Amino acid sequence: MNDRIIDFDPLIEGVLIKRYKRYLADIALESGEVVTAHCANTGPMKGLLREGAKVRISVSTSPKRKLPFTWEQICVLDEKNEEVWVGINTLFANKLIKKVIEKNLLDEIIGEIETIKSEVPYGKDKKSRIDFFLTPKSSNPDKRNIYIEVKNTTWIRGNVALFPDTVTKRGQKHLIELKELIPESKSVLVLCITRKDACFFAPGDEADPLYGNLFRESLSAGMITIPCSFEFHKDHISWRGIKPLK
DNA sequence: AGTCGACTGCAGTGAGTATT
DNA sequence: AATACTCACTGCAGTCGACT
Repeated sequence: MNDRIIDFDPLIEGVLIKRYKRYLADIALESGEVVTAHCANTGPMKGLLREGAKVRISVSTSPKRKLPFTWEQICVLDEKNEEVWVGINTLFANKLIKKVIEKNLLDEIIGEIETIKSEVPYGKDKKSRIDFFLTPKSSNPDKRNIYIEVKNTTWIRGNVALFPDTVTKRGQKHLIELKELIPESKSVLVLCITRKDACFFAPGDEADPLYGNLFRESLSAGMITIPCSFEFHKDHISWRGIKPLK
């Protein structure tokens, strides 16, 4: 299984000098030029950040942006000391999962889909936004709507991908809200594992024990969890399938 | 009526600061 | 000491007015 999900212009390679202010990173390009890139991942990026690591960045032509460069991937070594490229752009995860849904790769679990809407208000006072709101095909015997929350997962221990990698109040809130949607709707947590070396997924109890407890509560209440694994390349991303829970 | 661009507000996270 | 707020920046959805 090695389907191409998304193709893009080849990314620019460089070396990480430093990450600072959570959303900025200085990167040395092969030409020697040092640029500041936007880091669309404000988490701690546990196990990824290493000065001198190879990184890949994209270039935007949008005149609105202060920083044309966006940090997309970082290279780390796996258990066998082999290079693994990890996607760190959390905004990209949603695009990726949308493609996966559109390609019907989750149909076996969530059923056939009629419509997809992004960023739909839901929960208490409609103050939260769900990443995807899906309606089932009329031929589907299960008429329930489907709420999907996407989490970008980059932390790994051995071959087990873990989320979260830090205490996340918002993540906890999302789990509670997903649980409250059951049984009127189907609620689905999709883990977007942006590295190829993960064989399993488990909640990151060590980083956020409360999240781990809420995760198991939501799971036993009927929440569906779909850990999706991807392999990141310089000019495309390929599908590595759905991984089991551990 | 439909399309387009400009604009607004929200989400994401944690360090630092202000307030209780 | 604990809690609440602000800030940093981008991308997206939604709204509104101007225009075809």
